Amino acid sequence: MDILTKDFYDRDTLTVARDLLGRELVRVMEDGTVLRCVITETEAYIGRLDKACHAYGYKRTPRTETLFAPPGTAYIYLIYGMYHCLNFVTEAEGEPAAVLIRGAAPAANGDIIAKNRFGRKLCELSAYQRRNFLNGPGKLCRGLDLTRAQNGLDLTDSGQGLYLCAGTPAAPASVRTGKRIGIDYAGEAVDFPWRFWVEDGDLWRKMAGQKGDNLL
DNA sequence: TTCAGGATGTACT
DNA sequence: GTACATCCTGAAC
Repeated sequence: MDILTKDFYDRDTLTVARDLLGRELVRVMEDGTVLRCVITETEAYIGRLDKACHAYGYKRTPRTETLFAPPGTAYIYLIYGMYHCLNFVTEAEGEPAAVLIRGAAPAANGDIIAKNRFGRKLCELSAYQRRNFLNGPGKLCRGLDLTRAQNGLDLTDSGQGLYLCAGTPAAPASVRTGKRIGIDYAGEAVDFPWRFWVEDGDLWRKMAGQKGDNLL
């Protein structure tokens, strides 16, 4: 297929973070169900110089070990005791850097994703639940059934349950840039404009046809 | 519509 | 013991 290869991830992290917008994230659950969604929001973390990165200053701990892995590896960790965050490792092996996936829109098997999120089908969700479907890193992992069990997976191997397809890259003009979320502790790095996203409306229209209420 | 507070467990000091 | 790349609920407006 058009699965993204190692070369895609083996680049400058900011470039990868931007280039991930509009790409298709594919998750194969334990039972074989294939979930697909389109990435709408990302953040870059670069250990070399970024106090917000878990591996700032090349700090190696059991948790951060995955960040030093080859590009195209999944880095998934537990946050606040009950949520998970999905990252893609970038740059050369030994350079601790990654892109956090903060948001996405469903593209296939939305009913299953909705069930993972709310225990109900897509058509049974409230407007509020639809509006806040996969617009956060914890929500995304919940919807795609991702936990630390998937930490370290090789994204370039379609057999490991998690990979990316080329999809339709976001037009540069539609990409927004801003400060990252939830890193107030990170000193000067707080102001780095390393968050990238595409407007909900654009994305939703592209995904679902005209309405936005007819997801799949 | 916005906002404060609580849930919850692991990693690291 | 403290902090944490979050999310949900319920109350106030």
